[in-house]
Amino acid sequence: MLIATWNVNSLTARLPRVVAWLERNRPEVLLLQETKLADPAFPSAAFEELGYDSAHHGDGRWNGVAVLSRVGLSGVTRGLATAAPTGAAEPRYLAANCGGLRVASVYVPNGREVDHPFFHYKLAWLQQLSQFVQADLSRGELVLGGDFNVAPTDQDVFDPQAFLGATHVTERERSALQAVLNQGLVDLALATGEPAGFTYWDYRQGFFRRGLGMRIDLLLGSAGVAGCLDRVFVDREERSGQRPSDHAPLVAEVSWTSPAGGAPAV
DNA sequence: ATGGCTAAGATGCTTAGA
Repeated sequence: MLIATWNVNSLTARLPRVVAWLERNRPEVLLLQETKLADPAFPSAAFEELGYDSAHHGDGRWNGVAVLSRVGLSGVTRGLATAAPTGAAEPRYLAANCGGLRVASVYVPNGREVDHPFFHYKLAWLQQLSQFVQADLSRGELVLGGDFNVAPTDQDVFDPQAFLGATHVTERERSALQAVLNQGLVDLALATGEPAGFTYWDYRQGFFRRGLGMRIDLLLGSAGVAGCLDRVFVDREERSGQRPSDHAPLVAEVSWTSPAGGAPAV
């Protein structure tokens, strides 16, 4: 079973690449972030033609998350409720039951600047995510995937010196991410003995060509998922060529089979 | 690396990303 996560930085701009990628790789589950679409504009018919059920949570110009699945899709939850500094909640979380697993597509707030109101929103959002994870884990196996906007360690940025004073690398953000993991999740990209590497490279100044990236997109799996993990890789080819996203897909292959008796995990 | 990129709304600019 292939489970992938991809921040597409506008699904409208990236739809041809996403469709081609699905045709080539045929993942069972694809988690998308930054669709930048309102729900009525989500191209569910294009995915249905490829054999994928889908669910989307978006409200327009910013954010937007989706789950695509060709192993069933039910029990959709949209969230989280944490209010942004604007006063409104944002569409950054969508969970569903797919193939006997609970899966969730997450797009953690950026934070903008350390101690900016959006930085505190980011920390509060991660704290609420921990609660959602705790609830989901009590009901079955879980894969949480997405753009976490946190580099878990200094090894996850191209040069720690370049990030002094910046968001994504602070102790507070890393602790908030660790609290999510501490609910009982494993960082799958690190679990195979061959770390998967960077997932994001800035568009500017040839960062991708120069290897100047960050590992901020993660797939986090519960123990039962981590126990049947075969491999994890970043599809860096998707960061090159015409009109790429600034993120590449992160893909996990697991030897997962639904629980005996066909009972849903959640 | 203090932003020489991209996307999108309604635009000859702003906001946002990280």
